[in-house]
Amino acid sequence: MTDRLELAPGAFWYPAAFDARAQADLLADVRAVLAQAPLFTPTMPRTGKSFSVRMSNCGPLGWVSDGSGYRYQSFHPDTRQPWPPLPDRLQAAYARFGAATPAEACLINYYAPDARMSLHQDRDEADLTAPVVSLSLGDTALFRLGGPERGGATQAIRLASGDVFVLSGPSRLAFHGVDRILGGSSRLLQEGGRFNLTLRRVSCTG
DNA sequence: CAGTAACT
DNA sequence: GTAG
Repeated sequence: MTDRLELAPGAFWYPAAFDARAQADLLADVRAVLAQAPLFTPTMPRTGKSFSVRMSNCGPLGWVSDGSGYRYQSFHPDTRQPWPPLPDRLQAAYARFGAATPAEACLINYYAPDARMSLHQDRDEADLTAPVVSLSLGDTALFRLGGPERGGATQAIRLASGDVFVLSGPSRLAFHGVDRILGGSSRLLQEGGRFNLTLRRVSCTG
């Protein structure tokens, strides 16, 4: 196992968990998913404002946001097609970094160099006991980790390509976000920017 | 409030 | 400019 840093109880950072070859393999999986399920632009439930991050999903369920709210659903909001299957190596990564039950969703977030994600909790899953495992590919992100309450102390972490971050146990509902992307910090993506893959259990019956 | 911007 |  690679280095593991526990930044808060249940919040684990694994710097350089995936080497360059493994990152290229993961990226190939992402490209294949996106060929079937293109990136879409989510919007905020109340205001209709667009996210700066674009998204897609693979697995039986995918996270979406639109005028109706945040939810998991089985199909792409634009194409109405089912999400592509969750690739084996992503499922393996979910198990390797602590999950006891299979992932049902892999949310693919694409951050262009000017994209951000404000501080939030991942709380749309029925099963809040299973970890959320996140993989970074491409440009380094300035990630911000808070605690279980909005307004609590936060810390900034640089998540580089190949790093893994896990929110589990007492940190499963920790607030987190992306302050900014360091444009040009990686050459993994020819188009620049960053992919973040978050593997999740959604339903309780596993 | 998974948004953005303003303001210190 | 960055932190919050």
